[in-house]
Amino acid sequence: MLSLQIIREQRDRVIESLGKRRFKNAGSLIDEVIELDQKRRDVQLRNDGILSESNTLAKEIGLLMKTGKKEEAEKVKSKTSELKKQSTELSAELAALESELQQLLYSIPNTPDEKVPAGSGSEDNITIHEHGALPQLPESAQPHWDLIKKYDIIDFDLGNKISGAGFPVYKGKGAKLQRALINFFLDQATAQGYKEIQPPLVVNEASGYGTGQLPDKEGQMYHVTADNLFLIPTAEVPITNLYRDMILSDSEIPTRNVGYTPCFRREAGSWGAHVRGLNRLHQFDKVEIVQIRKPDESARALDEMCAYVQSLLELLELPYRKLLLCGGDMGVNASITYDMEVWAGAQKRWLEVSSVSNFGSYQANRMKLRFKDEQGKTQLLHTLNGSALALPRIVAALLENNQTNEGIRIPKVLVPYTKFDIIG
RNA sequence: AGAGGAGUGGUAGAGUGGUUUAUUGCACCGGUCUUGAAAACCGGAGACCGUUUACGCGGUCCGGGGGUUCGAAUCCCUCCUCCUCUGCCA
Repeated sequence: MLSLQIIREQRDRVIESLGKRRFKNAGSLIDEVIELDQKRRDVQLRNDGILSESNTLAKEIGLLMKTGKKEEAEKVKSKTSELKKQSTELSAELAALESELQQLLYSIPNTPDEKVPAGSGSEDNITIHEHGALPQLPESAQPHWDLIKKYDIIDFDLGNKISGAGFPVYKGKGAKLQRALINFFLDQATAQGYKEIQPPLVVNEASGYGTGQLPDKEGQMYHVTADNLFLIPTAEVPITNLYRDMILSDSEIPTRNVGYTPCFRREAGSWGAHVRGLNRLHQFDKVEIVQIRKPDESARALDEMCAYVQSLLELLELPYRKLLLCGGDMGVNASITYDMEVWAGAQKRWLEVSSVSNFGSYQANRMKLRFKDEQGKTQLLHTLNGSALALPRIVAALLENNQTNEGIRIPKVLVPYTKFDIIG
C-alpha cells in the first residue's frame, strides 16, 4: 500500500500517476484518505492529552495510597473515572478511523513508474526487445497438447481422474524434463549469486496481506479453511515474507533469493479458448527470483533481473520478446513490470513465461520491511521479483518449436540434466 | 493428540498490582587513555503514532487479541509459538 507520507506530500503526482492505470476515482479516493488521516490525527491528539492527564493522576493516587490519604485518593479517583470514559470513546473512534483508513489504502493500487505507458490493456503494452528468429515449421506441425499424447509424456486425463482439470500428470521423459528444467534454473540462479530457498508451500493470512494477495485477491488462492492457511500462488509470497516486520542491517542488503516451488492458482473464471493444454493450470512449477534493495538501487536491480531472465531464454534457444506493461495491464502491487513471452511455433502465439516487477515500497510498506539510512532514520526498502522461469509454457514452446520427424529435440544446455537429447 | 512448563529490548536474563520514565550482564556505537590495539573508565543506544521551525514534549508497545482496575510486564479469558514427558507417525 502507498505510504501516507507520500500521499500527503505528493497528492497531485499520485493522482496523476494512478491515471495511467485508468484507475477510477483516484482523485476522490486520495482526498478521502487525506481527510480521514486528518480526522485521525485530531482524535489522537485529543485522546493522547486525556491519557496523559489520566496517567499523571494515577501516579498521584499511588502516592496518596502509600501515605495513607485515602479520602483524597478517592476524590482523585472520581476524576480519573470521568477521563477514562472519555478516553474509551475516543479510543474506539480512533480504532474505527484507523481501520477505515487501512481499508481505503488497501484498495488503492501502486503508482506506476515514470517509464510506464498509460493504457488500459495489453494493446497498450510496448514491445521493447525481440530476440531469435521464429521457427519455420511445416503445416503438419502439432500443438503441444497433441505432442504430449503422441509421446505419452504429460497426461491430463489421469490428472483429471485423481484431482481435476488443470492438474496434469508428468510421466517418463515428461517428468524428467520438468526435473531437468528446475535444476537447470536453480543452478543458473545460484551461479548468479542467488541463494537457494525451499519455503513452505502454505502460508498464513499475515503473509497473504504482506505481499498483497489479501484482502482483494483471496479468490485466486486455495484456502485451507480448517487451519486458515493458503496454498501459495507463487514463491514470491513465502520468500518475500521471510523479511516481514524486519529492519535489515546494511550487511543483509541486498537480498537475492531463488526458490523452486509448485504454484497453486484457482484461476476462478479465467478459463477460455486460449488456455488449452499447458497454457493455464491450477498447479504448475516455477523458479522465482526475489530481491530486496535500497530505493536508489532497485531500478538497476530490475534491469539486472531482466537481463538474467533473458539469458535463460537465450540458453534454451527460444525466440522471445520483452514487453513493458502499460498501467492498466500491470498487477496492482507493481510500479513497473516487464513481461517475457516466448513464441510457440505450432499455436503461433506468444506465451508469457516471466513477469519481472519492481514493487517499490508498496509491498515493503505492507510488510514493514525497512532499513536505516545514513542519518539513522528508518526507511522502507524496495522489493522485486521475477519468474526465472515458469515451466509449463516453456515446455509447451520447447515441444512445439523443437518437433522433428525423429522426435522432440532437447536444447543443448539441458542435455546434461535430462541425460537424453530427444523425446521420441 | 494428551499432561505440564515457558514466551520481557540485538542477545542472555531480573521484575508477580502503584517513584518501573522496565534492573543487570554481554554484544554494539561514541569518547578518554594508548605509537596502534586490547584492557580499564565515561557516555550513548529500540519501534510506531502524534505534536513542534527546532531543542523537545505527549501517547502506545513486555508473543497476538480481548478483559478486570483510578493504575497491569504482573490478575482473568482466548489464540499462537517454543520446551519437557507420554502417544502417534515419514
